[in-house]
Amino acid sequence: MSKDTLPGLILCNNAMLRRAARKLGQFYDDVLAPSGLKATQQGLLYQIHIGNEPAMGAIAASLIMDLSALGHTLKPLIRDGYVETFADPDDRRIKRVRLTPQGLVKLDEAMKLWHVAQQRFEDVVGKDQAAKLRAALDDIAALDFDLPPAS
Amino acid sequence: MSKDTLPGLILCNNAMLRRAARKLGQFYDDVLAPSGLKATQQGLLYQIHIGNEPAMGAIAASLIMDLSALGHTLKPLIRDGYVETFADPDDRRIKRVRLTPQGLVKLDEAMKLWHVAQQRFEDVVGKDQAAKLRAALDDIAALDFDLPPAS
DNA sequence: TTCATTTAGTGGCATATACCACTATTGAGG
DNA sequence: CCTCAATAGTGGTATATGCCACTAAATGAA
Repeated sequence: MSKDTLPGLILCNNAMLRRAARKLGQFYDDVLAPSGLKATQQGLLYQIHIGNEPAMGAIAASLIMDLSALGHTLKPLIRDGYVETFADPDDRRIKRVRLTPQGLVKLDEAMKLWHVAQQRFEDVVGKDQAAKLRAALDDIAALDFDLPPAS
Repeated sequence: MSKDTLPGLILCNNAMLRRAARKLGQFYDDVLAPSGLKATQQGLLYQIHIGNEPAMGAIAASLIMDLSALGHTLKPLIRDGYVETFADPDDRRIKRVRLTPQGLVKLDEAMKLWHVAQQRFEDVVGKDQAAKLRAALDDIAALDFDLPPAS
């Protein structure tokens, strides 16, 4: 097969996923821009909000995100006063996270914009299609790629 | 609705997409690790390879990536000697990109690992399912979210 | 109790990715 | 030819995200 006829990235599951994520991220970010939050930040604030003062490890696990990555991502939100952390009194290794009052206000503001983006997306792709897509993505997130132990 | 019963991120198309992308990215990165390339880099090298000494803008457009982001992403690959750039003689604004011989060797090495990851993914989710997913992701990448002009 | 092990986070470093302001080059009018 | 608008990239800055080495705290075994 000559180089000119090699298939494109269309065959790579990972590349396609990242490409779609860039596209959709740009859209959600655009809509959320008036709030000053990125879509990732809005999602993180929401995840903290629905948790019961979740531990960092728990948040990271929910989001399938590296714990240290979560720590980094949290920093601007703490700096801006939207989030605060405190040690769990029963296990001081554990650091719990909660929204500040300003964080809650900001999340409310961002959620209104989120609804706009979400609605627009579903108008364009269809509500059913969107639900199917999310289910497929949730399945991927739940996959176990480990090879079964040879034992 | 009380905070405890609020739905999770499962409803957000963008959050689910990012989450799945993190998961799959970690998997492909793991498999590609022996090559020293990240999956994003392997994908970028491949995109350059199948292009005809593509211009940066053309690559960015294919990948739905910001042009400046592409410039940044290219730097480590240039530094490591896998990629080189040159001005288009007919339009000196345009910078074209090509693989070096070492880049081609490295891409070959990475593609072997990529096949392993790709195959493993398709073994787990099913070949059909994977193709459907890629098609859905390609559709998303092609969407136009602009509101139709009021005219 | 004491020590090795496991668990939870931190900090440093590197890549991924975006937006903005700026520069260089081209092209279209006048 | 000259100016002005559009096009293509660059560099700076900021967030997103991962890995690794390290620290602190809890836990289990001797």
